[in-house]
Amino acid sequence: MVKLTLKDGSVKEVENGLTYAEIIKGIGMGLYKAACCVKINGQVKDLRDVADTDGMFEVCTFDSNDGKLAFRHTASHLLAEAVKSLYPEAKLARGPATDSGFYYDFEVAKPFTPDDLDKIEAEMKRLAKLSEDVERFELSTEEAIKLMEEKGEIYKVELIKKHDDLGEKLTFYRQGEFVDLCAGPHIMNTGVIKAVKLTQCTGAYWGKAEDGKQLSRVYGTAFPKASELEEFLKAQEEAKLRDHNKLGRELEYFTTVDYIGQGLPIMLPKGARVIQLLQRWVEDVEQAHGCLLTKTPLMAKRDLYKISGHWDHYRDGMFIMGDADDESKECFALRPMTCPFQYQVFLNRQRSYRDLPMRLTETSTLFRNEDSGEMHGLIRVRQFTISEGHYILRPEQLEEEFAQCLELAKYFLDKVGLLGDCTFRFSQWDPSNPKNKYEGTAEQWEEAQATMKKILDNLGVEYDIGIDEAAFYGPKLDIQYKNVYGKEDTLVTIQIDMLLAKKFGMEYIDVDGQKKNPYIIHRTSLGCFERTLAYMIEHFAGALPLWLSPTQVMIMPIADRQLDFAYDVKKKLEAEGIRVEVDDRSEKIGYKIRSAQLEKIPYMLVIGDKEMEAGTVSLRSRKDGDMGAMPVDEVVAKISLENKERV
RNA sequence: GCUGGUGUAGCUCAGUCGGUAGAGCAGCUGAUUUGUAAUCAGCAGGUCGGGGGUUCGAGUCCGUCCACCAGCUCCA
Repeated sequence: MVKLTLKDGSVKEVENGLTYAEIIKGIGMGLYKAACCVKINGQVKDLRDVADTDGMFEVCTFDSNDGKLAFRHTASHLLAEAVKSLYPEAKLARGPATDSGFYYDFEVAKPFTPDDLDKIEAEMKRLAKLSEDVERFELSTEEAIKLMEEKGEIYKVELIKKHDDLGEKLTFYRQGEFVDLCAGPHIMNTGVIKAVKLTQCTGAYWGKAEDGKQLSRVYGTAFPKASELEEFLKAQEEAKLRDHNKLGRELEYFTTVDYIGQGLPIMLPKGARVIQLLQRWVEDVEQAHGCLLTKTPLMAKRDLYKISGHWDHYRDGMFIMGDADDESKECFALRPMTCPFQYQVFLNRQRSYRDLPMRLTETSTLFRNEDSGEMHGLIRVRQFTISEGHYILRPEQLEEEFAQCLELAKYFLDKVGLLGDCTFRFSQWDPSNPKNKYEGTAEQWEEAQATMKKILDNLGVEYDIGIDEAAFYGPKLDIQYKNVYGKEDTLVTIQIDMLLAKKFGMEYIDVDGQKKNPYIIHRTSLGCFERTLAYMIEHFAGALPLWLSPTQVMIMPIADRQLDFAYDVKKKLEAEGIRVEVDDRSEKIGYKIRSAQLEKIPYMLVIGDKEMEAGTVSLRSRKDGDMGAMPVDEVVAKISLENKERV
């Protein structure tokens, strides 16, 4: 007998040899129909698996994360089945479930277009109506290869060999005529896939390498109910309304110009103002934390980058002025990072342990020659400005200084409202990186990574591990953020570097009189201002917090006779450092309010005869609407306080 | 860089079969002096992304370059 502990704490004893599907059927047909997979002691199992271990038993329906994945994984098979039905010559590559749906990669003579998607989607719906059972079977490596070779599925043959090398079992799932190599889990029948939508078709490389063959990828999503699909699509549409690339242009934070070039946005007065506010704030807080501000050149001769290693590791990413290969002439390059420049501050004279930690920071403009397809609004650009710091340390100072960098980054991210949606990634090297990306020895890497792991664990940081995401000189803690499309980028990074100091001949005289190489922390505090602004626009749907709003208050007289009073109020607010304007157009008050609301101005002060006589203003917030009349001084004090507290 | 899509007034879009460019909003001018999300009238606004080709004639068809969007790859 197998003992399964159900969610309510009761224990169900079942006979040996029963599958989870059969057990769930015994509990109830309703649950069976909804079941997508199960979990035993937290481990996901296929419904077709035989129950063979005691433990916590959980049936995952579509409502659970694992259930969604299984359901949508089957939907991806349904997609592949539909494609094979319409395009028999298409070759199957891979097709997993994702956070919000699924995709499948195909090799086809002509990449799919949106028109094809409609046809494929219709075919999926037709196939789903057949309510085909999804069956599982296992094959030996030879049988598996034979089966897939017969079908001409060259990518599957490649995958089979890979799984075989790893000693993994080769399972297949079949629905109707369609057979696919797959580890599962899958739902039992395709008939429940009632609401499916193919959302886009794009290219995707086979084997995750740019030099690999490019396949045609079809993205889609699926739900058990049409209403859920509609809700999802509606939510997607709403998320797009927050897209900084659209909103940021509409609200006139930035624009781009064809003949200036890709990845080179123009910050309009509103955007420039926000970045100025962020920059001043960050510099002040950093200096209060013992940082020393530096200002170093935006370019240098190639010689500098040769010492740092950037010339070898990063040359394609740099804007080079002059002939890179002509050693007989001077050649400059715009800087892609600040490290080798800031090190010169340390190198300016002989240093002792008393100089350490030396916390150097700079509001640093960087240039990176990204490939043309990489640019995206303000999130990925070719010129950007970053709050970049290099902390030069004795080894024993590493842990404490790292912790302070993390605290500082979290403080900044929290104040700009983004911390709650951040995730942490411990980015490690990959010794097998084919491009020989990493400097240093395996021992040095193991030491740096072990040190960082210890620090992160001591600090209780919850992180994911990113293999092959490290910098070429050391491991990183990356603070990640997702845009409205779910695409993730790094907002802040804190890196441990035990290698570069030696390359630059950076030494300090230690207590014992010996010369030693310091450790270096490379870190950003608020990250790149352009990117941070982009995420803030998305997070706040354009309505930035009061303290960062380009215009904080709009004063609106109802008639011209209140204009003088309005300008008096303006002066009072300006005296408190508030950014305030008067809407003196001869328009109706409703019109003025509408335009201020659309501009997302935090506070509107309405002034009519009543207010003028009483020495009050009617306060309106963009969020809560009319808040009633209040004495002028009270309103000024309220807004001023809120501004100072940065809320 | 690769795959697919898009590009008409500041914005959102219409423009049929290839026949000579249109609306709403925004802007400007005037009137209006208005009480919490759009007052009325008038005016102006365009090398149809750029430069080629086909054609008697191109916003429309064909190549090419540029930019923008999503994805891949790369990355802060």
